Amino acid sequence: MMEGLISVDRWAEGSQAYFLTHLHADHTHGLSSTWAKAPIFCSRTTAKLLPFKFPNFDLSLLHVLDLGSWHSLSLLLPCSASKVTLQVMAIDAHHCPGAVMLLFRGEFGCMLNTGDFRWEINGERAKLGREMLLNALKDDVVDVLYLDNTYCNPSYQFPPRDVAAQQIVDIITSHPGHDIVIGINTLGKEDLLLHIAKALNIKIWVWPERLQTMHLLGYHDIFTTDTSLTRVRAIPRYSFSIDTLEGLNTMYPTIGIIPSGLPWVAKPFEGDGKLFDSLLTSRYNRSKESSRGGKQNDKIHGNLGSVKRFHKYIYSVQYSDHSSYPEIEEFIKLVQPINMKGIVSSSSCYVDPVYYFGRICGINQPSQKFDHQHQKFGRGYNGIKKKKNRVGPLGFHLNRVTEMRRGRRGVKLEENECSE
DNA sequence: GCGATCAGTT
DNA sequence: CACAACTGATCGC
Repeated sequence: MMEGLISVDRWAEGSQAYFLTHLHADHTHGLSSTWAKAPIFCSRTTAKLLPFKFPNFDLSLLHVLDLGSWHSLSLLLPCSASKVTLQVMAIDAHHCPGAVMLLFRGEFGCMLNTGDFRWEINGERAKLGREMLLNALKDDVVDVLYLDNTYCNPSYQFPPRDVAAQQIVDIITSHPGHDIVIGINTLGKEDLLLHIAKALNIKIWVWPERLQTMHLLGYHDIFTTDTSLTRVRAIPRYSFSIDTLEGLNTMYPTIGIIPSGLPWVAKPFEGDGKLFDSLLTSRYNRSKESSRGGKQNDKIHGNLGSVKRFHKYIYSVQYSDHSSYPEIEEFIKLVQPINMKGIVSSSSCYVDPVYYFGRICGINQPSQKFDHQHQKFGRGYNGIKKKKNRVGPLGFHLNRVTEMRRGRRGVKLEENECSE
């Protein structure tokens, strides 16, 4: 971020202070248990979770930034060896537990790095977030905004998370005789699971490592590793597939729900609509439809615009932990940066936020929408594909399931009957 | 054995 | 069709 001084979510040699916005894997490449380069600054929650991801981490190098307060640190200018003071504030990014935005100020000016963030516009939490940010910025002008540009394209639109969460609750209630599996990652979507647990007054199954994470986060009563206690299970995103759901359905009727910012992750399912119809008659959708004064003729793009059924057993709901396009726009209007850069560059085409939002803050538009940095990947793996022995702790309904056929890509499903 | 990087999955 | 986040293989040390 500043040559020879600080790095945010980058772990190469050469900085004097490193900052970790959150613990997702795509922000920790290069970070490991043997880290010894320099101090790392992160939120209290991230600091609490970090040793679980990186056992034996040298905690003397880990420094907590309390949300909403300025922390000063002294660094040496690489060229002149003179001391320079830097101030940093961590602000809740509402992305996953522990995720923060980082606001820096010093002689170099003022920079804001959003990390990954969701900037919701409506609701009490949004209002608090807005106040917090404005309070932090005060009269400072943000010279450079480093922006989570994941969904920085007008086509990316989705509802607030509480609406998406309720859609998921309605899918569950409209399938009273089914088990439910929800695909989640190692961190994130806790609020969604809490919403479900509270709305339905049930516990939620998670795999054992995830239960440890839940306990570290302070959730002690809602989650369980005992499948007999609930019909709703959160399973690893990576174990969630059409094959998995079809396999589960050979044993017990099971519906899969995939929360994602993208409207769908596979070809939409063209079925007879039986399950979908039952969803449409659920409480939330009925009230929505009547409030609009008529029945939607297009079920896919109507009130349930973000609920996609792309397989007879699977629903995709647009529950996103990244900001939508209109939310990014709102955020930029608030911050009014002098300049900005996208921090997401792993995608095949990098979207320059200045292209869409430059005029909002008086930055000249770049002539090109995309900055192509395609990397061509070889496709020449000719070896015999081994059947993968993937451990998929799916929390089976049945007591003894050791292996199921999964076609070409084998998935081993192991029994996981742990008690709390 | 560890970590970085690449390839591939959902 | 897309992404973020992840797992697993491979390679160099």
